[in-house]
Amino acid sequence: MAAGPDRKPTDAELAILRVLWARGPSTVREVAREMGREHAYTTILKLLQIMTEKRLVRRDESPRTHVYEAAWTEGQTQQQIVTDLLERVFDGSAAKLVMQALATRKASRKELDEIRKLLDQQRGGRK
Amino acid sequence: MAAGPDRKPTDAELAILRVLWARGPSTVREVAREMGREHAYTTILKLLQIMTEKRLVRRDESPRTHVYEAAWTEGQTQQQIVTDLLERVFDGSAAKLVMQALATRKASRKELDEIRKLLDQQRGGRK
DNA sequence: TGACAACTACGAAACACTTCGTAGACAATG
DNA sequence: CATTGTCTACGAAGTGTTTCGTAGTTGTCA
Repeated sequence: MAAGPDRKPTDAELAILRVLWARGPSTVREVAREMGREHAYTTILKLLQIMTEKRLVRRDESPRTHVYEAAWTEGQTQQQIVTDLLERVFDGSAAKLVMQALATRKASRKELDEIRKLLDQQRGGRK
Repeated sequence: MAAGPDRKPTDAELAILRVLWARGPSTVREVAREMGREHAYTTILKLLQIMTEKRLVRRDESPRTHVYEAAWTEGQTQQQIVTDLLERVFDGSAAKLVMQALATRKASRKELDEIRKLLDQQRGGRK
């Protein structure tokens, strides 16, 4: 079984992960460019180094330019975050979280149908 | 319109808020007792003082023993956290968050029905 | 009143997070 | 070959979080 990351990602780390998920394996420069000019190059580099230690990303140590890749998929990370959030904020009740989410942002018709379908599946498994 | 809290609560702050939501207005001692013996009395006190500055709690400064009260309801706080989470992790898509939540923990039959009802309401407002 | 108990305030330490400058290695270019 | 550019590594500062000891105040009670 695969062990999880050492810690959950911080806000700055999450911003970087979003770039890696969108772009796939990337160099520091590519990530930096994607994130605009709000951060110095070395800031991104340092964060990626720390994220490597935390096992949030893997890096291909090519001789000159390293290539970084998210160690966990976006879905896995969302899962970890939701699991943590359920415990810390929603008493472990997925229903409460779902209802807050739906109350916060309206979903599109198509999304609502998707959710409904998922609901039906769960209902099926439950008498 | 009421302004939000200065920052979103940290993990330790959230643990305290959970006690305040469950117990209602409480003294430091009551909160400390509720949280077991994992924290020194003064740790809780200090956190509550900081939370007062951040406007996460209000305190009744009775002459001898202060009484603290959550400044925001559990629902309001959950709302703030979910809003933040949607932006940071789910591309603003409530549907993605909902589906991760449902995939994480099975909800009870009754909860599923509640969710379904909410879904119907949203569908009503959306042709 | 003197000792004790309970309370707040404060300061400081330990740690995590975020930022970026500087240094050193190395390749490319004129 | 010297200069310039790009890369990694490292250190350190500034801020926020979490922890708790110590000091000082006040109320209680024998």
